[in-house]
Amino acid sequence: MGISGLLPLLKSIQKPTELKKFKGETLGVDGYGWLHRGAISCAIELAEGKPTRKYVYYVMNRVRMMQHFGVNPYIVFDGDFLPSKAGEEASRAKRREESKASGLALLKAGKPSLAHRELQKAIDITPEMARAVIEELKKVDVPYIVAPYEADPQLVYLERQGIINGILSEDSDLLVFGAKRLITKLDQHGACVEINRRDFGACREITLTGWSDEQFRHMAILHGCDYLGGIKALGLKTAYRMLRKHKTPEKVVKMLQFDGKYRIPPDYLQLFHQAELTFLYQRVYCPKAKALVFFTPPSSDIDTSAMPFIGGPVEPEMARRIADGCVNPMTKAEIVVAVQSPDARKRRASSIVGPRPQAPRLGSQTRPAPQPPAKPIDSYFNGHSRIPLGNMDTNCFSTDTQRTASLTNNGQRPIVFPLPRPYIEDEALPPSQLPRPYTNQPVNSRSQVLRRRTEPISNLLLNDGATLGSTSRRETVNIGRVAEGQPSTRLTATARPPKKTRLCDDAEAGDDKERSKFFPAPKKEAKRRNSYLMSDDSVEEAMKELPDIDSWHSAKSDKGIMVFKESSDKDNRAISKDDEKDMRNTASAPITGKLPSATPLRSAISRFTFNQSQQSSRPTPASTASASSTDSTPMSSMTSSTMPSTNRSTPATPLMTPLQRIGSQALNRAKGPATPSFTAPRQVKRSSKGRKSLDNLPVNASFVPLPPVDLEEVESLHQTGGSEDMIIPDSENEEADNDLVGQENMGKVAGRRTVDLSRFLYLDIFAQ
DNA sequence: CACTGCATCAGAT
DNA sequence: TGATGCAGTG
Repeated sequence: MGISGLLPLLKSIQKPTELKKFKGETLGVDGYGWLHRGAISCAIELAEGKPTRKYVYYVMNRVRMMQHFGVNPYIVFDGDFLPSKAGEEASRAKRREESKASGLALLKAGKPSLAHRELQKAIDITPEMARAVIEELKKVDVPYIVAPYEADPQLVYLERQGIINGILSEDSDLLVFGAKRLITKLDQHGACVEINRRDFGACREITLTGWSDEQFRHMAILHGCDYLGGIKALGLKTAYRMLRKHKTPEKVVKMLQFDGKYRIPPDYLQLFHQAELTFLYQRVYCPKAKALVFFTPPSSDIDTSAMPFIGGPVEPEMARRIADGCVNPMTKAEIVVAVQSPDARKRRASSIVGPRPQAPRLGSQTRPAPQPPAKPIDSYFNGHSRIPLGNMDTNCFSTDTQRTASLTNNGQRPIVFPLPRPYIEDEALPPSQLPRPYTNQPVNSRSQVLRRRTEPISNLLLNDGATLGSTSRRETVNIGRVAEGQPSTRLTATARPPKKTRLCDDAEAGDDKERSKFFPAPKKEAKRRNSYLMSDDSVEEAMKELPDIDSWHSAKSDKGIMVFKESSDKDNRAISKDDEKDMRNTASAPITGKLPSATPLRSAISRFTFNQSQQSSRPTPASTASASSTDSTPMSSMTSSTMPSTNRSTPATPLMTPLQRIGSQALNRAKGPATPSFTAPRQVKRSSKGRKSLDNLPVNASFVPLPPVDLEEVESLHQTGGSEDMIIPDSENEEADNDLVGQENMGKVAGRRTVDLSRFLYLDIFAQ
């Protein structure tokens, strides 16, 4: 399922958020995921063939939850198996049978716990089960589609068509299909994680700057995906590196075969192409055309008829009936709803909405009809300690008491941990205006940080970005939340940070009538507002309104910005060719190959650091940048260390695109000393405009002048295909081109409007 | 040294 | 399921 290891690889661009952030939007939902989860709760009943509808209630509960937050669900169910997957599906079915047998045996043996565990693996989501859910969806007028084949491309198709605004799924395949906005890890409280395709350039685990969807797809296939097994000992990073180096899958495969280190089937390349074609051209249902269409419109030179593996065509009439859920997408047979009057069944095709004489009966030939409860579905929520979402405490979703309390230190601390998104910045507040220290973690507690070289984002969050220097090679200047004069506070705090971060407290959401008990102090409300990211705040909107460089500066000058400067020895560190090989240093390329000249890091850094004296004066990165820039990485850090540093001005580097800059930052940081020294944050005036949940946060100077990153830029970058980290001799030219493109964009973009940057706290995600 | 892959464990569902 | 630890490998 999905691309194992892909999400961890994209950890740095996963943005913790809350469902209510998508209020008013329509999110496509992978129905299988929910069905499967619901089925787990009744795995035993399903295995025994007993009537059950628990899984329906589970799905409907999630639907209600989305609606509770004002989000419109659009459920998409899987259809028929793709020929590409037929083999695997057969083996899966076999495993399910085995699990079922052993599970039932355990059950008889009087080991229900073990049996349930085993039977979970035997769960098979059938069209009839989906149909049962569909019947409920119709009642509440929730749109849905049964995909002709896979739900993943169907969801992405809907997203491309603008029918949905994002995709809620746990399947990382969505990203390979090209999903623009993936929301995952939704929990029962509405917390979730957002992954935006446009953020890929900010990924620090690997440098995806300039990578096209095609390259990303190649990487996924090479690593191993649903349509093609992986190569032993070839993981995502290796696939990435190989593609980086050799560009095309053909060359990569050739090199792999030449290498001899990997076992490559003789027909691997052909299978690779088939897998890619499956990703591209399998069929989906177009609700507008009411017919099947290719997921990607094939160009004239594409002969889809020669691709049996993408699944065969389906007549529009049949496709529509499949999409409606009337017909089994596999057998093409009418799905019989048990105990349903023929009258009712006919109506369902034509009228999706409307009262039903009685609850539709579940079941079909394949599965015994479950005993349908005569009571309304709500009754199930009321029962066993379940409460209808609509009746639940308004705070229940937004604020997990324990989690939030610990996370926020009982409301004493802001909870937003946005990832670096250079293009969304706006303003920041001076540290002095911070209501309270951002983190509870002792500044110097590095024990846990040192444990692992690769710092999980969660740890970063826990440490509130205080992970600088967690590794010997790491030298990070983090944007710190530590305000001047407040270091002690930070040190003394003891609360242990939660694993998941929350966007904000509900009290501010506006839709809550009551203030969360965890954020009781009305008095502090105003202050808190400044330091919180409102769930209502739309990052996307902010992104759309990317500030141009000029506006940035002006805004910045007015507002307080606290920047940590790193006084490091990393300056002395020359960038070496070795970096190319270092995967962790994702952005060495720009420095070595792209930039006209590599200046010492220190000088480069200095330009990115705000000088205290310059607080009020606006730094003009754009203007200064053009002339010099080699970029390297300016970094401000969130480190907890509050050592005052020399203040420097922070001009931005204009020559690099934001994405490139990020990459280079990562590089620098990786080279940092184990114990970097930091300069003290400085504060600037704070502006009054906009919401500044994070105004108080120091801003990473390097992010300041960034132009908006958008598809346009991505596209332009794609053309060159340059990568920053592994420099390949023959690719340098291309990369240079990229830089130029980036500059152009920056210039063009400048002049728009300012965005409230303060709402986003930047983590030192590059620490690794 | 970095990557892969496996085993284990804790937390969440 | 994700995080973590460990071992094998080149």
